Amino acid sequence: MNQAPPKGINPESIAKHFDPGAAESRWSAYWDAHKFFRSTPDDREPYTVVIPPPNVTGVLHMGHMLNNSLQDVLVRKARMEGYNTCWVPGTDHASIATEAKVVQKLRAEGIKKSDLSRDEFMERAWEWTHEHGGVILQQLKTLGASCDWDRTRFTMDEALSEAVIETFVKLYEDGYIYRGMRMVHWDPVAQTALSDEEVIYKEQQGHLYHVRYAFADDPTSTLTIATTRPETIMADVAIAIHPDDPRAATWVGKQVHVPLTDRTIPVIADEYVDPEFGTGCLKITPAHDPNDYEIGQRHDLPILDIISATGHIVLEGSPFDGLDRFEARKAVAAALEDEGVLEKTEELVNQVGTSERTGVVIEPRLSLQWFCRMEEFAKPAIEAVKKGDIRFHPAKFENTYFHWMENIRDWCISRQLWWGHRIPAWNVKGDTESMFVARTAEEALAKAQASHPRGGSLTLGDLQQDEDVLDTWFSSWLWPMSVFDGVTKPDNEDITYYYPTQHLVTAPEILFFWVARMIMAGYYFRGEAPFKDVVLHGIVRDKKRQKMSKSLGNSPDPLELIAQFGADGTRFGMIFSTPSGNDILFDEALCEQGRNFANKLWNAFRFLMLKRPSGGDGAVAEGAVADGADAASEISTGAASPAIQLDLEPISLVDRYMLERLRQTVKNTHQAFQDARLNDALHEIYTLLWDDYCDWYIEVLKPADVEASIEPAQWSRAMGTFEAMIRLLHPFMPFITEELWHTMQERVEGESLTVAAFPTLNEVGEPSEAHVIGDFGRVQGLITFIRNTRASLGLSPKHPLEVTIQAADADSESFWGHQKPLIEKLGHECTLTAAIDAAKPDASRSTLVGDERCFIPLEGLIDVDAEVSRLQKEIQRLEGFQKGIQKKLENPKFVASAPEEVVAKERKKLEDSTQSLDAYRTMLDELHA
RNA sequence: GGGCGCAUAGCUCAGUUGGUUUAGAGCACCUGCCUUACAAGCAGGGGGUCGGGGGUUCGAAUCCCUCUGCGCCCACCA
Repeated sequence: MNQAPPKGINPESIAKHFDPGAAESRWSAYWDAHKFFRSTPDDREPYTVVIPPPNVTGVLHMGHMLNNSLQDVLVRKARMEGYNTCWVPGTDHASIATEAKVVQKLRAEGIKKSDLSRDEFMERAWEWTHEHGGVILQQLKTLGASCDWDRTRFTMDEALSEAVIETFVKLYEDGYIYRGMRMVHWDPVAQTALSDEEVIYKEQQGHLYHVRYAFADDPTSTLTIATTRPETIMADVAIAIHPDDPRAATWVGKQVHVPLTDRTIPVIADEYVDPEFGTGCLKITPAHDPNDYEIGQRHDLPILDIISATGHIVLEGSPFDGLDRFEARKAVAAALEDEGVLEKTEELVNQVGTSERTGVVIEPRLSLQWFCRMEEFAKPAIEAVKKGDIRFHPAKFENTYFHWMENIRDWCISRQLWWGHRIPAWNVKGDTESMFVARTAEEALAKAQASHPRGGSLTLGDLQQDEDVLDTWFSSWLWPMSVFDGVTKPDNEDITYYYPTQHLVTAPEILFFWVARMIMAGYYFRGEAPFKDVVLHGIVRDKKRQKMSKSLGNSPDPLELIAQFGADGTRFGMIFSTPSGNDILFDEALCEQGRNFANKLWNAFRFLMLKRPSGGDGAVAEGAVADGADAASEISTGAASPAIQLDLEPISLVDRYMLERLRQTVKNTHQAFQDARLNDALHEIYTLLWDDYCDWYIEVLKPADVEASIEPAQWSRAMGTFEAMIRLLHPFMPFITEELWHTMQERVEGESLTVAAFPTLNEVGEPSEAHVIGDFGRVQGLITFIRNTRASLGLSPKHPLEVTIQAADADSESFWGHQKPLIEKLGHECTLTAAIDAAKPDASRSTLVGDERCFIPLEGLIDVDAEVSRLQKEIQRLEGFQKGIQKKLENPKFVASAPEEVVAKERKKLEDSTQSLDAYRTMLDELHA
């Protein structure tokens, strides 16, 4: 069992800097040992998140860091709020990506994929998966991800594969899945069809070849077409021209001779042709271009296929036979040149589709593929977002979503790969037209025996399973259900308890691949959305806005970042600078800021521990904060210390200020979480801790006597506030907060901040004392003036000063009277006199604090001219300001049409500024005098 | 080509239904400090008129139009 740090820690032994390494491994082990992240259904309300499964053989990159940091924050907060929190981790088999890696590895061993049988290949792939699989999940633990590791799933686990098969069969039986000849995006290297989403269009410098075709009836007259792909000329079946093209009248219906062949083809009219582009004549090759294919269908043209699956020309007897498509392009162009039919070659920049995985140019190819009809699924999925059952953060992505969903196309789900879920369809050998979709071969056999002409004589040996596997996303779209076995056992305890999940955190890149499809699957199979909130974060880029990638080598190693700045510091860096939905421009300096913040926290704590009073029970009588502690108290190991308690009814100004700020922060933090603005939430807490707590509160708490500890009740309050802030921060920086929480007082084995209560307004109370912020603001204003006076005159921070305030009234006089000790402490070596009739000292620097005049005599130190111009500048500013207001108020239309309160506000502004102006003018006069 | 969105300090971003003293934060920058936790720190300071133009309005960074620049999504022209 892993132990919390030693009890009764000696404050003197607390290091000056926080050491993340040791703390992180200690607390990871502690959390693991106590199974704080384990979830099983119970009476509590569930809070569920499913991880976007990373590729099984992938390694952690910055995108994962961001994605999982955000999820962990949401999950940890929910856990602290008492939900039965379940974050399901897992990995994706990533069919194309993984198969490509395996093929690559085999190649390195001198083995071609084609040398292996399917079974042999699968064996190698599984070996690879077991060897590299799940490394990424281990890396996520380093980051602090609080997943229920016992629930780790893999999309090719037996149960999840079963879900995929079940889904396919059901969709086939319901009439959504069909097989058809389609023009698909073909990857000649991976030798598989790709979905639209897997094609990336890149701008490329190409050529537009102008080629003359001679008319069959009169070889002396020709027409000229323009093409970027001369190698497909041999597959031409027609020439198309726009029906409104003046040439159409004479040409349409005629035959032209196809260069380099002995074939003639017709000239046809089709509106698809753009008369403005190229020559206005388009050669039609239905086998090698999607648009040509459609035109071919419309005009009932034949299909000539001359390019193989590997991208080579197949044309027996032709000199081009066997050439690669790009070699063929050059060869054909040269041949056309020789024939004298190549009129000219133009430079042309065009968009070329490339494979997301292999990067090669896509070849449009006709092939038999499996498709899934999507239109009907889209309807409830659109509705869900429109009604707000599913919310996108930020909401701007809803537009993109609607646009795609309203124009959804059928999904090509088959892939010509081996690594993945094999399509559960069998045909009778020798009869490729037959097709039996079933869960198992046996079931398929039964179906075949029932309906195939060969009937009962068929055996398993007569059946042959479809060679293709399913698109990876065909398993991913079931993920929120399949991780709970909700597809195969729709009524099991887990799925009914955990589904629907809460937040889905992912990148907008896969909004269509994954998010939209999960929504559709969710409604189709369970009639319910798979999640309620979709949090979309940006891409991690470098400072030059380039996407971080292995190939660019601009991505830091996440594990090294963690080693250098700590998991907490790294998480902070990622989250703090991620405006929701925008890309993050990553810089190590961000993690450094995180580490610094962790250290700041550590030292605030160290201060409190060094100043911890010995003994006491926290019930010591109230004392003025600034009075300091009485005797130098001893800090001894194991001594009883005051209770750590959040005081909700503090007396002193600074304590009330701190409490009010805590309340505001709790409120704002909850609001930010509502809107999934995690960076804002962290910002709030950061400011509270650093600015309010460290820079002001702790400064006030410092006992006058250097050796003294803090008065027990005060210490109790201070630590109580600190503890509440640590709880607020824990979801963001889990390790250091857990470390502090255990060190501040004795905790029982098994206690953990991970399951402590996240602060709520119910606990700390609504912000209710705005005036306290204002009052403390006056103190801050005065202190700043004192510091500024010294700094601007180059005086030592301890140069003695006498500060005089001409109090506006008796209340104010009494206010400053109360705050005198505070001012004199924070002001260092200064004395404060505040009275209604306070006399103005000679040769002094002056300012307004609120609306009261304040003086600091600086005989011989100030430059009167500089003071004069300082005051004049301020007077000018105020005059300009007043001018604007007066202009408004003198405008009858403004007074007439603006709401009364706005006018009143302007009048008040004028009044206040007049007062200030008068005060400054008086100060200026006095300076001259 | 169609759609969506963005242009606010050197950088990254806030700025809620147009009206809290002529715009805020973090980082960076400049100056001075090893001051009873923290130099991974403390204190102080400079810096923008809200991309350009026009309009609506008593009043616009905030609404409308337009121009310019940028980003994203979809479709993809041979």
